[in-house]
Amino acid sequence: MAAPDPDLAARNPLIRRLERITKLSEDDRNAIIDVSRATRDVGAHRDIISEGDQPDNVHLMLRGWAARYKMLPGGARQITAYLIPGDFCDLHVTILRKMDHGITALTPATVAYISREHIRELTEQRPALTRALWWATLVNEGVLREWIVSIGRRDAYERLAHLLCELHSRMRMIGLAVDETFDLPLTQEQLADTLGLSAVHINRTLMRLRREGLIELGGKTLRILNGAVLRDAAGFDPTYLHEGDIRN
Amino acid sequence: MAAPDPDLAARNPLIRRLERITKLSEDDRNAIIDVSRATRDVGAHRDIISEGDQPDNVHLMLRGWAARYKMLPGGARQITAYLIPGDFCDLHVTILRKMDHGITALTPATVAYISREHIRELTEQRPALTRALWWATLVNEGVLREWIVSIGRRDAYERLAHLLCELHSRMRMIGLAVDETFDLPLTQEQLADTLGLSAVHINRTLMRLRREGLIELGGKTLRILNGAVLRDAAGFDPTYLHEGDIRN
DNA sequence: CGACGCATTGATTGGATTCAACTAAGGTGG
DNA sequence: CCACCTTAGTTGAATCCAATCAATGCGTCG
Repeated sequence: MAAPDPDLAARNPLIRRLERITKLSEDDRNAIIDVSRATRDVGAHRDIISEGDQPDNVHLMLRGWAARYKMLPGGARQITAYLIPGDFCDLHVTILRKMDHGITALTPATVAYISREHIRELTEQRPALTRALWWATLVNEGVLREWIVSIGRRDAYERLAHLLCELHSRMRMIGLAVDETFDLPLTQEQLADTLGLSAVHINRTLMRLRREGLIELGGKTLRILNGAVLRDAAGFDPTYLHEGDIRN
Repeated sequence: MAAPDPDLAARNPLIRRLERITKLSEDDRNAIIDVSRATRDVGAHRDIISEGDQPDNVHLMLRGWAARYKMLPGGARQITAYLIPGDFCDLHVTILRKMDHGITALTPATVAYISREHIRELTEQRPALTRALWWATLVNEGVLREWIVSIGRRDAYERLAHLLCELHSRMRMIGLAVDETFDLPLTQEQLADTLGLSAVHINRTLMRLRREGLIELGGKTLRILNGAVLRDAAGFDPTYLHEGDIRN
């Protein structure tokens, strides 16, 4: 735990993600590692942060899956984002006081917690890093827009196919998808609350994708059998993920 | 056009908006006015920026309405944001190369265009202003999330009511809503492409809101007759707009 | 092993779409 | 200045995609 460990950098999902799109200095990498030191484990189905909280720390996903969600008066739930390793849960609490939604762990997860002051230091002293974090924020915005397009104008089949394509791309970006296979620890109910559908209909649509030989899903693992057809069915154009698309 | 004109500041929608949530120095205000000097008029139904563009300038809405939209292969359209005076159209082009969506003027509009370099200068030299702009970005993200919730889990009636509440709040924030009345220059087709519905169904739902005495809409002007009931029907909780909710 | 969460499948219902016709309003050119 | 044409709004009827209700299978965990 003393000398700078190159493995530590390779294992950090945020570093992995940012280095795909920009060059980080040794110092930047170390700053990220430093900041990822204080961690907290969260069990599945537990909130990482709840709506209304006014947290003093920003949380960075290191392991596991989480979801941003909002509850409606009638009891309905809408998931508005999936958080995977390398994603910040709540960068906005550095500026906005109150959480206007909750974040819950979908699997056992590990998060780093970073004080607001620490984040502020970072953004003031490391312009390259700040720029990279800003890139990540903007990509997130693009994902939100694409979800609106999906829920608003694609039917159930296209929606589901599109989401699977997106998650595959994102998992690849952090090195968590080998070939066409990756961990997908979501229940059909969670998928339903993401795509604005019922769990029953997710089931039927999933069955159809299987029947057509496009995917294989079981034991929380997804394998894409025919990516070309899947992307085509979804109308998936990965431009909005801006992989490697940063301006310097 | 020589001496610093206090009216110029009062008339700038971005200044009006930011001063609701934070204090700007005289210098900050002047910087915004400076930057709003080079303007361009855009006719209704014309693109301000198109998908795939790699613009060198960032655009700031000064007058009129615009919409962020995405087209689908089948010809369907989804609007992902409304831009009103004080909103930036494309802050992301400072970091991301390519526009992954288009922006079109819904009414005759005036936009200021600001070079990327200029924006970068601004963000490097004016921390308070940068913070305020960041606040605006984060609020936008909150709006996107709320739209996902609407389209995903609210029915047509709630959706429409919610959108009207939101637009009312936003118009109030820039001083463009007096009491319960404001300009709403949207066609029913545009509302449909926003809420993921058909124009016909928007019409029926609008009729119902009228019949129930909640709104009065005609001649591109909306008047909210019964805000309490409308908000209740929508499940509208304005927290996500973070009015005045900045941390210092 | 009983209980509970998750997945699967059938039957029925319903909110929203589509198609279609018609009206009202606005803009343009002869 | 009005005939014409286009765009936006309104309304009815038929249809459909997805929701709801309901029942069953299956695995796993306390």
